[in-house]
Amino acid sequence: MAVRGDIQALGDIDALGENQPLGDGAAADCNAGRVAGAVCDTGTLGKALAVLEVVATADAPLRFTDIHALLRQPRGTLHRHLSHLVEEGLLVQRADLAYEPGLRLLAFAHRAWSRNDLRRIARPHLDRLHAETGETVHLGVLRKTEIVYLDKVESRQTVRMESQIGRVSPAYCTGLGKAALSALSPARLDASLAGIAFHPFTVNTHRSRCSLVADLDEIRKKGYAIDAEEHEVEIRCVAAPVATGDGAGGGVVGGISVTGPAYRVTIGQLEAWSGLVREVAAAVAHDAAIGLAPVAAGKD
Amino acid sequence: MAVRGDIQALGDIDALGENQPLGDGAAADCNAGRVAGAVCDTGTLGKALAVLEVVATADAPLRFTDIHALLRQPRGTLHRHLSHLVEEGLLVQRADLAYEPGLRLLAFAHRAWSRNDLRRIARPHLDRLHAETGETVHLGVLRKTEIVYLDKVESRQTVRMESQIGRVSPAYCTGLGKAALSALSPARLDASLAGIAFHPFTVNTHRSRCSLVADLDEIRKKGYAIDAEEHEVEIRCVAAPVATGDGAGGGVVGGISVTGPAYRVTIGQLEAWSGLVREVAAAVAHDAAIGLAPVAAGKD
DNA sequence: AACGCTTGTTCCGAATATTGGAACAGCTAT
DNA sequence: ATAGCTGTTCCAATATTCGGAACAAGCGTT
Repeated sequence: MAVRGDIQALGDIDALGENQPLGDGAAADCNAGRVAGAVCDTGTLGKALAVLEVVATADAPLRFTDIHALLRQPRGTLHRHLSHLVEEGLLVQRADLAYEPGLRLLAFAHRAWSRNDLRRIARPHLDRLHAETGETVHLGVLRKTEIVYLDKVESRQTVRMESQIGRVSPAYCTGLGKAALSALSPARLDASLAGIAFHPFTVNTHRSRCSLVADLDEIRKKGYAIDAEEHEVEIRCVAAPVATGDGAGGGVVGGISVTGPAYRVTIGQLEAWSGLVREVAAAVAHDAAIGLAPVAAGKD
Repeated sequence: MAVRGDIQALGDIDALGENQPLGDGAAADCNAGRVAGAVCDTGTLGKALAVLEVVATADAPLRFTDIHALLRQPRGTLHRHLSHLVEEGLLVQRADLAYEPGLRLLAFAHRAWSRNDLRRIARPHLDRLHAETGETVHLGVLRKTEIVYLDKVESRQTVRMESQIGRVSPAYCTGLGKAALSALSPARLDASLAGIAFHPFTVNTHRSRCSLVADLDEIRKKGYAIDAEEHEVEIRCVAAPVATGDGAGGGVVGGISVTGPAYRVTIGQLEAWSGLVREVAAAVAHDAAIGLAPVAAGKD
């Protein structure tokens, strides 16, 4: 059961909107713009979360006027949203009236993180991978067009929720992200690709859908992805995908990576590790498959 | 009751509902019940968050019926709320239809945590405190009746390296919590005490508002709090409060603690550390006062 | 197989919360 | 004092939510 990325055949996926066949006729619409408008219609909740997102994404506490300028909501409405968010503890209003993220977000995340199955299952494998490579090991999960870091084993013993866990990075320019994308079914991949805005972080960053898709094809063939300073200069990594459930349907798709500074970790070294990384990723996927609810998804 | 803790400056505190004088005439209404109903009126957002809270608090993925039984919302309404939460990424619906916390919560928390001023300021002090005591050091912040752990420096990687960051514990039976409570203004303390449900975690846990208030009075006098296995058996700690802004009004109130196993850390040892803990807490508060926006809160 | 029972989803009129413009306070700098 | 800015409150029009009830599917029993 649950073979993997080749089952898009069954059900199949009309739920993902228009699923144009990709891979062959793809050369034409290389940088077909992102779907911009109307993220989703979640009523009042969505509007309130948009406010929360703005405040959380900013890198300094925002005052009312700042938020107003960014969201262009009417003042009365915005004010009510902010009040509600503050009252719920998702935001905090400081004495100088500026808003910043509230502590309740931490509490939510702690519970989300501490009993995340994939993370729990992967932990020992990450330790092993770290022991054998000596470099930093990451576990990440794909969410739309981004990779969310779920866990990390670092060279030193800094195990805390240190800067990484919960951090999000673009999928198209990170090893983890590309590995995860390569494991998606065509339909899901297409949906994800449609949302990408290619931003040139370094000289090596993919600049178009075309080059990314070509890279993904190769990654799919080889079974591992290499990030050659595509997101940050002087940082390289090798990653392999981890897919739970059937890769096509509702399963979680992520990856495992080994990261290091360019001066110490050559491309050759990464390739030497690729087999190991693939093995570990496969082991995690295996444990997840047996250790978890059998979901019994496809049955139509 | 739209207004809440943001009026420290003006009038003064009649906004906090009935503010009975506490500390002296308190002997009468010892276990005056908690204010139960009507947590707050945040409209649709509040109802949706109630759903999120239930799912996040549960220790296993919940199915529709489970949630329905816990919340007693009409099925149609609940279904819409769940759909919206899933669409927003705050919840994830697994293949077996059960709901679990979504990854977006992690992303929010990361941003809330990584640029939290108090945490950034306190970090070096925590390291120092850990270096001098050799035991686990915590930084926590009070939120209503609970302590939220903001940071931690641990002895070594013990088994439960489960990062406690983001975890919440009751304030009335932890060192950090009691220290923080002791630093509250009478009005805020009263509001917080009203929300406490005394649960006997151990034989030493405070069982009534009376004994807690008495303890808090002494803590206020001494400047530090001791948790003598009141929350978990075999765990003791000493803590000192950290209050930013003016402790009375809108400032954040938290604490710093040193924790250890009872077999290794005696009450006497904790008392020996109390001066140090107080110093470090004061240093953090000082740094927070100078290093931060001058807020210009206190004006009464 | 047919039956009852449970679970999850969809529908739609009625009730209610949200909307957003405009007026109102408080503060600062001119 | 005046003008301008910020943040807050008010209220009728409106769009959303509410929640009961009907609708599908799935599961176990007789």
